[in-house]
Amino acid sequence: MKSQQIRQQFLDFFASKKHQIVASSPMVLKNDPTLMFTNAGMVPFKEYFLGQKTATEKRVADTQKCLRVSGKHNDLEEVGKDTYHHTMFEMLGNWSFGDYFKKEAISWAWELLVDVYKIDKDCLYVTVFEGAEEDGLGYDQEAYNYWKQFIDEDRIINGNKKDNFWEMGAQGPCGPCSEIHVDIRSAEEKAKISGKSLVNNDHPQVVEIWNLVFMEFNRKADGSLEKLPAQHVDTGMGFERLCMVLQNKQSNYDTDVFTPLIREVEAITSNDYGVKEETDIAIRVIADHLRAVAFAIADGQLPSNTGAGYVIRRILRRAIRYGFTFLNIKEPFIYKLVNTLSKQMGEYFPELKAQKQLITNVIKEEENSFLRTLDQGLVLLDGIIKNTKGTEVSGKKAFELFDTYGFPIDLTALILSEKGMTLNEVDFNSELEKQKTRSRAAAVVETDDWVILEDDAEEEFIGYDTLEANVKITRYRKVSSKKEGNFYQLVFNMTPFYPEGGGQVGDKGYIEVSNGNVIYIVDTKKENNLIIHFAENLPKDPTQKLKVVVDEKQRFRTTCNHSATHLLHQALREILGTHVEQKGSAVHSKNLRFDFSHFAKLTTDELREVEDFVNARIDSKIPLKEFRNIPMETALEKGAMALFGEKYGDTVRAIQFGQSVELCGGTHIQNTGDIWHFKITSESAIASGIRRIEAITGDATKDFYFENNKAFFEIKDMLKNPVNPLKAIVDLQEENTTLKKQIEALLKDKAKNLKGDLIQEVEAINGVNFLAKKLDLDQNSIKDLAFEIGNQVDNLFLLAGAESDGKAFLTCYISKNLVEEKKLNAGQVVRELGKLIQGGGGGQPFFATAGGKNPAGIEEALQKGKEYIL
RNA sequence: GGGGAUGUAGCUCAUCUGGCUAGAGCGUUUGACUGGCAGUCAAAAGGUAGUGGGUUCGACUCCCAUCUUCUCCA
Repeated sequence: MKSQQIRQQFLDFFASKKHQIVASSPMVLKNDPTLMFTNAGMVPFKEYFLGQKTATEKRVADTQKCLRVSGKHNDLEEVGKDTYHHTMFEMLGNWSFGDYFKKEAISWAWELLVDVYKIDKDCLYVTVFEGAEEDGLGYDQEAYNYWKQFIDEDRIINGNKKDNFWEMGAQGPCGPCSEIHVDIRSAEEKAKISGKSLVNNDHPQVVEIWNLVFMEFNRKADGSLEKLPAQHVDTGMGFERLCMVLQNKQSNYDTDVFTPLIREVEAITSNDYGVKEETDIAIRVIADHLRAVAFAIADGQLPSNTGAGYVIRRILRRAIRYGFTFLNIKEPFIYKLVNTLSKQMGEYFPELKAQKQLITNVIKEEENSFLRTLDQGLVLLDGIIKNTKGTEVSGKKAFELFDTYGFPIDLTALILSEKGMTLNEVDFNSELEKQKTRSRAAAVVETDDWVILEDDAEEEFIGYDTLEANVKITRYRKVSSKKEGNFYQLVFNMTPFYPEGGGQVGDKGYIEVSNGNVIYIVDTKKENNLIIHFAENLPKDPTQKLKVVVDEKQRFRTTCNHSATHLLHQALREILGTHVEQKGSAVHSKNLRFDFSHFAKLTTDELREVEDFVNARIDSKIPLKEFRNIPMETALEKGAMALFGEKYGDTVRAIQFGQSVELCGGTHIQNTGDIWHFKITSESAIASGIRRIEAITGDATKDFYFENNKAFFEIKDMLKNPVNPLKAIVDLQEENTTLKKQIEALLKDKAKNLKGDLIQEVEAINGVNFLAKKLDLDQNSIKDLAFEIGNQVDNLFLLAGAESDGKAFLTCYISKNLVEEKKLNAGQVVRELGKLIQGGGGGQPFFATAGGKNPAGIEEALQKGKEYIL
């Protein structure tokens, strides 16, 4: 059975059990500070389990794209070495939000595996929670009883808290779970060792395929458990493993999820899979990582040097590294696999198809840049090897190569071992540890427990309609960070403050306390569906009613910029074409930034056209049409662009200005006329195929034009108000260059004369051509002159004095042969004579300068100069 | 967010602890050899050393600020 069918059968099966089938949520998370990527099927539904939101559908099933790069069994550096771990994987899941529980979850799981997928039940084992005394939890007899209706009792295994009690984190919803394991070893091996003893023992062919979590408790901050008001089911089945089982393979990588990619790698790189262990690992790494990176890019996460982008970059670079070293490919090739991936998975994940070109470009660009880094590193490593005495390269050097130049440490180790050298790994690791400690120390934020004043499940956002409100604090906590000191995070029962999101910055403002004092709110952010206000202080009495006020001016400017961003988006699609898609957006009060997919630099004409387009819509004073809490389908009917990034259960808000319809949670002006004016300030590239436009609106454009205009009139004024200022400047420039040339010629002439005069004055003393004179020239000219004369007169000893700004300067030039023959040293001369002008100096033996603050001493110094050759 | 590095001629890079009027290769231009091209030889042009301050007799070099790019960590 093909993997596509396996996925479809799962979804069909649960649809037949009255489940709503929903699309996968994005793998990249945007509004969760605690998590960068969806790392389990339950992540998109977190809010329902936390009780922050009520589910509209009680039964749901889906396949969720997930990414794991760290964790017990998922260290990035381990992926590819075995045959069953991945960075990106699909997790099939069925969910009950306060609906069915253990009985249905267990019997449906069995029905699907045995009756639909036809897995031999003699291959299956299940585990049941054995209980935990410290939590006062007993054996999960209920689950056991349901299982024994289907499976031999000796195939039911007890599991401890670590394996069979699932928790979301240190706090929050949790509950016992029951896992289904499958033994796919050959009959012979099964005869030798019983599968039962291999369950949960990291055996590649005795693996867990499905985990059924029965969520019924809430872990409180003090560690105690309380019963949840409703019971939920959360299941997760690894899709790749399921395919391995159903396709009778011994490795996930031998299923048709991966084989098309592996065949393609073989073809491109002329390496065969299944011949040599290290080649196989490299091919697995590439096939796995390509999926992770491609899906991340499709979700809008480009490789970068911070945060989630950095994780993606690291994954991609690891793949490049393996190709470079073990497949011996020294040029970009991974990008070529995108086509295959998109063909294979684009059917179910249309974002892959839609973004294919972009993914290809971005990967290719990233490959190129990393290959450059590798080249540079190879040269540097060569240098290090040459400068190393003995055979051990210091860990510090290797760390520098890694830390500063991005050269992978395993490559360093490999190259060294090829040359019979070793690497001091202990030192390297200690350097790495130091750097980690440093980074952590800088990022340290101490967060106290929430102090809950009032239980209020949903904090209402009222900021679309008002900028002021009387509110109560429902919970608060103290946070201290090294950089910003102490501050408080407050949650209100309702708030007019817009939390950072959708590219728009969070609101600032203040809290009015009873005695007329104010407490400033410096930022507003969203965390797990809570709107959190960052305040400098806590009101004396946090339980009283408070008046909170949003900074109106800043909000208005931000709002103008946000609405203008929509118009800009429309303009770009209209003028450049529909390949333009938003790739990022930042809306501040000062300006706006919009990143979008487009293949070429915008011409000045295009930029002008875009500006005009937006301004035309501002001029036509289009009123805002706002649709709150409408189902996605309705929004799409209105013409909103379908975005990959919405998840199940979301009702959306649509913002319409004429033809521009967007799904958006941001704040918007009532009428485009309010924006007043729109002006692009820069256009640039941020990645292959991605351009960025920065622009300003409203007041900012007034300032912009005012400043420019002012500068222009100042320039015109300086030029005596010419009719054609541009021509005046060109003329001026031309005049300037001819004058420069003339001056240069004159100076040369003058210098020649001066030089001639001075040469006349040179006296021969003891076979040395001596000259000591005070000159009315600047230091640079004296230097030039000295060298010029030195070129013409042999055996020259020249001492020059000069005065400027009340300071005295001495310059000494001595022909090189004199330096050697007579053991003269200009530096020494200048240092000694420098005392006469109350200063010091130095230089090289044949040319030196000194400076001091006593011009009166110049004459004496010049006199004394002669003594050196007498 | 924290650390490290980086910015010098059109390009790739030198210039050691401050001092050889900032150099090389490639490229460009000109000339010579050749019937022409390729090629060889010769010569020339080309630099506010990212920017702005500071220290110093003297700063590409040291200090401070700021920007660019790269990179590791969180």
